Amino acid sequence: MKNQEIADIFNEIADLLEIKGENPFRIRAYRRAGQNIEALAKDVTALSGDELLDIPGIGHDLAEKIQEYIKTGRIKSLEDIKEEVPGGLAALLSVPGLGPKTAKLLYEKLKIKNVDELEKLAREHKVSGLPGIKEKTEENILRGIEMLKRGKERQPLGRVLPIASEIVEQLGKATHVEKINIAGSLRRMKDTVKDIDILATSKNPHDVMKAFVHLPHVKEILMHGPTKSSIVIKQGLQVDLRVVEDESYGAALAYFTGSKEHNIRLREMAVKKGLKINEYGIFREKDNKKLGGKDEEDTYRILGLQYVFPELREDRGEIEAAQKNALPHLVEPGDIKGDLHVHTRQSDGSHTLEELIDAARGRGYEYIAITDHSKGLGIARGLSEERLMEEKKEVDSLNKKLRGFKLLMGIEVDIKSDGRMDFDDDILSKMDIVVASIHSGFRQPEEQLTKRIVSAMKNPYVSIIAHPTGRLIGERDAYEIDMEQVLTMASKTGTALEINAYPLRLDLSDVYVKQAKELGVKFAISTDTHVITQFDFMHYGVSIARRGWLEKKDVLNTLKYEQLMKALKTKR
DNA sequence: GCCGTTTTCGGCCCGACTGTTTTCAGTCG
Repeated sequence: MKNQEIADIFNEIADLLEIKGENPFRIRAYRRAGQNIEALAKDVTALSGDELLDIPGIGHDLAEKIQEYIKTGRIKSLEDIKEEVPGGLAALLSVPGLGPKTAKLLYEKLKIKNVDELEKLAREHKVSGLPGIKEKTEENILRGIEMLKRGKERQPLGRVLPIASEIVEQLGKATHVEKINIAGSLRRMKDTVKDIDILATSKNPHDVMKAFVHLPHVKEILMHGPTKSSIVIKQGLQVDLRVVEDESYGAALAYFTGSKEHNIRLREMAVKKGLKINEYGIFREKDNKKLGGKDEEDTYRILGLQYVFPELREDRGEIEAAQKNALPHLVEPGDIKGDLHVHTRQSDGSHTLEELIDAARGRGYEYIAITDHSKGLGIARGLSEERLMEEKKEVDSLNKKLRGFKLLMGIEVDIKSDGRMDFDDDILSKMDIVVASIHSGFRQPEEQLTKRIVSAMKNPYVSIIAHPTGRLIGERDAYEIDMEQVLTMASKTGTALEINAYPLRLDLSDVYVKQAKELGVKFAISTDTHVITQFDFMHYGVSIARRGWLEKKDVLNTLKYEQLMKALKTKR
């Protein structure tokens, strides 16, 4: 798929045009096009000219550029811009606080072409003295470079959400705080987040701000205004707090939740209806009469839209769907009836079957699938045929005793490096459920990795492909697979794909989930639990499913036990 | 550069904070 490549190129063009000081709307057009290509369900190289024009934000000009890139591997206009603006200059924009105007100034006056040169000259105090730049700005630039170097990349949702909740709880106890809520990409439950956004209401914002910048978490105060402040906490994350009056809570929550692209679309719609949206409310343009804003629903209702849940607010078609009253009925945590990927101490888990059953029942589940590793995964004490059959006996005997709860006997079978399953079909056929996954040979060529997964899906006993891309957020990239082929084959073979709820995985990712759903693929949302507390990761997986537009009917483990067993047999 | 049940040309989202100014530009979200 060249989608990401082309999206990156459009974003680079946008960066360079910004430094050139081009028409901001032209720049936005490139960014919007880039974003839409990134989220596209199909491989952009497979589209005809007319189909390209159907992509929102792609007109004749950009369609031609896409075709030029597919054909020649380059885009002439990008190379032309680079003649005028050195390509490396775009990297300056990644320094927080440094924007296109300053980048241009630095290049024109000091011939600075990259971050290293900038750092050197700033340290030598050669940057201050430029028009509009004095010592303070120079210090800010150096601080920005520090932050950039510390490489605070996007952090996994599962790591950040607990921290954010703790801050919200503490701040909520401060005097004068009325309402308080997490906003931003964290509220949209993106798999990774860059910062924590918090919204509060108060009649005394000044005191709330004061409490905020004095939180024990604070490492650095970036900004401290009367209604808006930013801090960096000890974990290295930036936290932004905005305070508004209670009458504006809904409007501010929507505004602060984003995404930026979603908000822009809403505001454009508002303008066309003679309305205006800001963080204080929704207003009639002609007389500035406030029509709503206390509740988040107001804006959508007044614009004639269905309420859009935060997880969908990415401008990936949710606004069009909301106009047609066609938003999906998103799957909810309460719909989940069991967990289909669970390890015991027989392989690399920590608990006995009984302990796992107790924990699962405690969470209101009707069943769990026991899926220990197979023999090939020595490092995880993978089960031999004999140990697997012993485990099956134990499961069978427990099932006879259990009332109102069922164990599914299963296996997480390793897909070997040549694509064969770690167990023969006659063993797999004795399982209620077979979860197949790759644990080795991550660096094989794309073709081979794809083949392995496809051959697993062709096996009649393989019910689910677990953590389909193998990524570990911030630690290991996804391995190279032809995702389009994988999704198509999942659909053709009736193999479900797992949304692994483990915070570092969250794999499949939301964009692919949505694409797969459109192809009719079914899903399992599973925690891959090794320790019973990890059952609680389920809600992260459900969030990813929601971001991928999944409904209850798309998810296997929303089925009751009997229906699930029936569904699992359809492939055999 | 895109887009059109107000427009094929003239629009294109909105406001807070900072640092530099002396009323505002730049940056961010």
